[in-house]
Amino acid sequence: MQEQRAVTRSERKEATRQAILDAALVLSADTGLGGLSLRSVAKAVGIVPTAFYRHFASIEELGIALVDEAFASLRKMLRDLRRDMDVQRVIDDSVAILARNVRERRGHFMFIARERVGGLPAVREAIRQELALFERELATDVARLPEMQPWTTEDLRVLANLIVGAMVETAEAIMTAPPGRPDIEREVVRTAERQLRMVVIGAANWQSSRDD
Amino acid sequence: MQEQRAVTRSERKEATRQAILDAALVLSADTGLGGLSLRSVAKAVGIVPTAFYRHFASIEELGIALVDEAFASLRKMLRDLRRDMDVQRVIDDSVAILARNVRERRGHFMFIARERVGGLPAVREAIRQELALFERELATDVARLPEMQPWTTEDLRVLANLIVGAMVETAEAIMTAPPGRPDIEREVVRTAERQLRMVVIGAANWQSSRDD
DNA sequence: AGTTTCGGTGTACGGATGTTCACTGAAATG
DNA sequence: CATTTCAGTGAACATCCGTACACCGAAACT
Repeated sequence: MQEQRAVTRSERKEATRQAILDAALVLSADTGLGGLSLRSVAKAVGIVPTAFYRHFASIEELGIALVDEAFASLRKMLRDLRRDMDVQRVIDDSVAILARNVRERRGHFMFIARERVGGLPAVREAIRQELALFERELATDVARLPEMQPWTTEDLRVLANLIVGAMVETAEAIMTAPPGRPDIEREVVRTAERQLRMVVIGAANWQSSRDD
Repeated sequence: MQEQRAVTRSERKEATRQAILDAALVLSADTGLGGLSLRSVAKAVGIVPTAFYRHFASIEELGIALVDEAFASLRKMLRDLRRDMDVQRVIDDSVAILARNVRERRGHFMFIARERVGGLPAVREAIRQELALFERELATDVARLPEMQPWTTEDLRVLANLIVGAMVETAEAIMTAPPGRPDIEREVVRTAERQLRMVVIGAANWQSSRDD
């Protein structure tokens, strides 16, 4: 019965590396990355503590790997967002896409939100850089919309910063709600939609009032 | 020379209690409250570890006391903000007051921002409740402005939530900048002012567009 | 003046943690 | 087939942690 499965050594290594990342994501939800012990991760994965060092030199290095992994999925989200850049429906769609992604990758979002402000210094810095990059990408995407042509790059930067901030806050709000309560989440989503609408309308009017 | 100074026992107790709170605020900046050890606090204060229990039953209880202390100063800020509720200058003044308070009570703001998302569950919950209360107070204050009369209470809540969120984010941004750089802080303040202006103008227009 | 209260002391303990080191055995290499 | 590579093992260690316990001495109380 035993099909010949060619499990190479590097495949095995990658598998336990991923298992470490997954376990760390779950365990750090309770304690934060800083309060996460190398031994508890090893126990959860099913390896001996010292084997951890075959994959990461420290918990901090593990954290940076988790930042990379989390922002890889965030970038997928930005691709979805970029696809339907319709000015009429962009707000509702964006919030919906954000909500869906938070729901599906709750662990990653919780990790980023938590370590962004409270994490180990190196991890915190890595997140800030990724978030700043994310913000710049969003700004250039928005700049392509025809009605944004008169905007200065500085104003676009401010707007992108505001939108990313609102995203982070909305993600935090969704995360705060218990996982199995779609009604609460829907309320958060509705609030976020209204707020983003306030922001966009305000930006447009403030902009036009500056033109004259 | 030795003036008769009547240091009562309760005064002494209160003094070391305050010393514990101060030390905890400083030390938790590195590790977070969760990573703060009872022993390190005791050492910083100059008492023996077990003496800690004369004041707090646990680090968690210490954390909740710190939340109370931090929001006491936050409430003072709201009182300042309430004093000059002038519609023309409210945004610039609010941001200025926020910036000044963040500068003067940096430790408290850092503590709140950090533990709000990453802290021990009980501390996190205490912060959420205080922040929600703060938001409601702000909503009723804003509701008193004459031009806000047509607004529904629900819309006021959404607006207050947005403003508090922006405040938290701005405080985080100021904190992220190194303490001795007034130029960076001024840039953050300018960005925050523009963003709040976007929000308020947007809110007004969206509101009026709903009236008709 | 005698007694109680109570913040702070000092010792001691069991348990968890990060890291070291020498090792094993199977996959990879040649 | 002989050799090398390397993810994972297991014991040992020094260190830090929270907490229990008996104790002290001066302020507070009666």
